[in-house]
Amino acid sequence: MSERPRTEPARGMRDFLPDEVRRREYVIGLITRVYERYGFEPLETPAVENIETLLGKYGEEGNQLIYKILKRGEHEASGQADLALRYDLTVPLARVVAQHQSKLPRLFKRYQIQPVWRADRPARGRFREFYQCDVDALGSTSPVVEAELCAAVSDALTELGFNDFVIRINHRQLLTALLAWAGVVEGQQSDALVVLDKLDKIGADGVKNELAARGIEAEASDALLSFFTSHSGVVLDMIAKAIENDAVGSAAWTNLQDIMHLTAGTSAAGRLHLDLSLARGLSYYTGAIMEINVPDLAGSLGGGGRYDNLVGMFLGQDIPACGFSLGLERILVVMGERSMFPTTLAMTPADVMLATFDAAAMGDAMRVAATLRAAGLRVLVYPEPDKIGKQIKYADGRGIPFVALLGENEITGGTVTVKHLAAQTQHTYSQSEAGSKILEELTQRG
RNA sequence: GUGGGUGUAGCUCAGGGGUAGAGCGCCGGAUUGUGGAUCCGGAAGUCGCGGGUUCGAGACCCGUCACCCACCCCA
Repeated sequence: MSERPRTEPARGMRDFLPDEVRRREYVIGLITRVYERYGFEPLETPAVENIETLLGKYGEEGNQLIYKILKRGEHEASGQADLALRYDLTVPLARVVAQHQSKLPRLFKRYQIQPVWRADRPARGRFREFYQCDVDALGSTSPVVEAELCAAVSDALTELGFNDFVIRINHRQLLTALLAWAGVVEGQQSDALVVLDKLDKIGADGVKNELAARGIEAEASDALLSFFTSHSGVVLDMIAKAIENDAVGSAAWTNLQDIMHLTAGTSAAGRLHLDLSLARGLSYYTGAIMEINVPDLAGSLGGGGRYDNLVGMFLGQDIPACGFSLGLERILVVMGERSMFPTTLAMTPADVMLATFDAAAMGDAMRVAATLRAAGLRVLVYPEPDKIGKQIKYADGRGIPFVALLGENEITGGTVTVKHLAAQTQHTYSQSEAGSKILEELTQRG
């Protein structure tokens, strides 16, 4: 009794059956067209990177979630890793820009839609292998870059049918300035941000307790909470006051306002909301940070931000950069739950199925199929001379709208009998005109 | 990493110590050049895996693995 191997894909990985691939390709195609409309160019990078390329770019937690590949051959036993699966598309981009600087334009706008891998625990909408749809622009510090990125992802989501997404925006340097003003010392600032990020979950008292637990003085935490629990107008005045003597903080605040103003005439207008509690986990961000949310998903649909010195880690010279990443799997989860896929999405393998009554007709079936394919139809030749009822049942079950019958009469007469399953009609055409007749009926059905 | 739930036929699930079940799907027939309906028949499961209790375990106990949900974190 030999044990058969398990057939489930590895944990956190998925097989995509035809209907699901079609849905994925629909979303990817739409996002690609939107990105290209903004002048972004395609890029692809290897699944595997040298491990030093990735280590230290994502922060403490990121390092642990990187899939590492053990050294091969004689070094296998050492347990050492020299390669790793890419963790995101941003760090490989920074490496590519450093490596191919001379071949790339001074202002480089690229998009990249490829899988990334994280050794994370799977959950709803979270997998170990998942696609990201990244857009990034390098070579400019202008807030136009951020504004265009927000507009591009807004266009994409809007065209996919989302009408309730929000882009939360904040700024790393503004956060730093506010934390400094509140009296949080430098070593505790990232701790404080992690806690503040939970404000909506554990409440102001919860935040206060956790801040205290991490050794942050009560005075500082009170000052901080005053920002995060106040509303609109009051908060703006408080920010202005807090950063009036902080040049970097002031610049960050101006930058955010510029971004908001620049998006006014785009689909991102009204989507952008300042959220001082937004921190984002990746350590390479240096400026504006963004995250997209919809009400019915705990996580985010995407996120991004400015990272002006990541390329410098590879090149030795900084190149400013800013990017956005849409999470394909999250988008698909929500679209599936809300039934947002267009009904016109082809969910059938073919337009016509050729059915024959005996094996001797297969040669003729192949020839007629070639004619129909040349006319632009998707054609499936049923390969067995099964009973005709069984063949039609198969076509019907697969949603194939037409069955072309090729029997003795048809072969003798050079014709083919085309049955329209849904309409329950059938006509006999000459083999040469059948293609255009079927196309006609197909488009009529709309 | 924390808490809860579920693993039985290809799929959805019932059975809570005494012969392994239903619906759907699949195969064959009623109906050998025409599908969806109906009827008849059929194939199909070491009941997630390992141990224990018992005369006897799908069921009870212990362990383990997988998946789902909610946290944490993220896309």
